[in-house]
Amino acid sequence: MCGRFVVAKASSDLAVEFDIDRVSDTEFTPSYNIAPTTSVPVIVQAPAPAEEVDTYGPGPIRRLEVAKWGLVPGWARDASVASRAFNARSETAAVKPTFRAAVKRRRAVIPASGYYEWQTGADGTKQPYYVHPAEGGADASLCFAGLYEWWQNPEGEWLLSTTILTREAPAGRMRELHHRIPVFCTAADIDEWCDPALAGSAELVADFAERSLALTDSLALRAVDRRVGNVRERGPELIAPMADPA
DNA sequence: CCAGACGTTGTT
DNA sequence: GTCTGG
DNA sequence: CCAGACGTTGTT
DNA sequence: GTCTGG
Repeated sequence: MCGRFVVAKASSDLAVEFDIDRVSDTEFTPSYNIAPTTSVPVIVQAPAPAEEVDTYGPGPIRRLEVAKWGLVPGWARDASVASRAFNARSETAAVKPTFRAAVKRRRAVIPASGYYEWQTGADGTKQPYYVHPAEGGADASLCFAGLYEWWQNPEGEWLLSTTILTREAPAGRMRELHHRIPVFCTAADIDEWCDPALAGSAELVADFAERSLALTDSLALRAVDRRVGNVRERGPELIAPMADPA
């Protein structure tokens, strides 16, 4: 699954990597320990305002926004549902009340340097692992396929929120680590996944979940220090390979 | 009809 | 055990 | 996701 | 908002 992840780049670097047309005023600053309900960068595509078609062309423009990690559907009474909607099952998202409207019209991509999984040992201790693109990918980010929503609080303020899709892990290393994994897409797939003119369906989600498997093969993982469990730790040392016990 | 839920994970 | 905060 | 709290009263 | 349970 995906319940904690790393974005080592700031908004400006993500804007370059992902060919963003517009960056939100709210900056994202790098974090090596992003937890549910906190702020994450999210890539969305929306039609350009009519007066800006000359600048951007007739297609959708690509924006980098900062969102609360945990989807808050438009009809929610309060934003607390976010804490239980930071992942959406790709198998069912198209029909679940919380996610289906977003599947149709508000699909997004969350860029990430990597993410964490924990394995609980027989003695109950939790060993964290860092999952990331295998060497050779240089500086490239992963793309999590996700959804987003706008929600207005009683005071009329708008909140942007997002969730990451998951699927069953394929047999192999990743499944030994955990039975659920995020749905990934390639940078080249962002236009299609986030196309606001394309009505999302269960079939579209299933197609991307299937295509995601090709990317899973190119992941590497390593054990890291247990300090990552504490959300107040946010530095790059969290992804350092664990020192060998002498 | 109204009231209440709407979710994922893991674990047993 | 279960909820909240990050 | 994990870590940490989980309570009341009164006093400063 | 929309579905389910009563």
